[in-house]
Amino acid sequence: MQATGFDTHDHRVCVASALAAAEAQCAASGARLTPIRRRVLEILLAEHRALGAYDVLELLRAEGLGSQPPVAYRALDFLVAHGLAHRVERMNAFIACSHPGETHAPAFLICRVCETVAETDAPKVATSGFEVEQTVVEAEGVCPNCKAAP
Amino acid sequence: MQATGFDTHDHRVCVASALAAAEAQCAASGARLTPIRRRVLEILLAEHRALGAYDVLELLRAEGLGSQPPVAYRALDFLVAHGLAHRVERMNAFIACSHPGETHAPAFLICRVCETVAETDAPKVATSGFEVEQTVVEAEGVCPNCKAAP
DNA sequence: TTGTAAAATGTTATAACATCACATATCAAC
DNA sequence: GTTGATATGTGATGTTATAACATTTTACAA
Repeated sequence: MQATGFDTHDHRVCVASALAAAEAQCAASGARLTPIRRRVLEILLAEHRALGAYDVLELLRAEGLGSQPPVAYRALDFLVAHGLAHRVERMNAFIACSHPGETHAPAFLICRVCETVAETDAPKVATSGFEVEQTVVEAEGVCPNCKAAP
Repeated sequence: MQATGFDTHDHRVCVASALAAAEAQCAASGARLTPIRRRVLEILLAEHRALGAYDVLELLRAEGLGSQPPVAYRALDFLVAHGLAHRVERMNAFIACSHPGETHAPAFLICRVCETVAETDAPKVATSGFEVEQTVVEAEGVCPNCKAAP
């Protein structure tokens, strides 16, 4: 799996295919991608950055889709529960999944300069006796683009 | 490095040696391990669990060592800055360092049953082109003890 | 087609986590 | 002792997240 986010790409295609994948996955599993949830996913997909729940809420509010925190948190929780978005613990923020559908233990590369967040695969956390159920792997640093053009 | 926390050990020795190491390190670097900072470190060392800033603050308050959030956050920030404690992002909480002095990219194994947190070594997060400065590696699951005795 | 249960959303309130800003006190070095 | 740097005291506020309960929408069976 290639780290997605730092490369240049056709972002319209990126968003469209992620949305299509999300719709397909929800249809297959019976999960309901309601207008609010879909819109929140679109908001997250718009950038390869992590957005706080209140950032998302502000956008929803501007569009008349909800004005109270639970509206944003419920939608975000739904997306996270269905693997369509991830929470970036380090930032208390959320980002659309770059590889929906695929199994994952995602890892995030967070550029402290441009705030772009790229998703990649988490290395196996070696443990003896400890049964790992979920992993948080996040690296903060400087992305190739920002390193090249400071 | 062995994961510290799940094993049985003489905790008094564990605390005493960590405190001694902290004092030695601060003396060497010129950092000031003031009474509040020292007490906060002791509080964290008391258990192999992560404590929230407000948990720490409550204890400080009971001892007359401070009553406002900044008191706890400042002490915790000092300890983290000097490698004497770590922040567990997943829990918005803090834990004493198990290996002070040694270089680290720590990883944490968080038992969701008993809440014990063990510190171990983070695997290298493989990246091409991304310059990693800091990593957050946290695994949640069930520890050997809780798996054995459910 | 309508009754009903489950799921989703609306809304108020509050909990939990964290920092700002500025005053005061303590410390270290001269 | 004066002074500048570091640490602490304190009130206010900012940010993130959830509890609790009312209402609406949906799916689906009767």
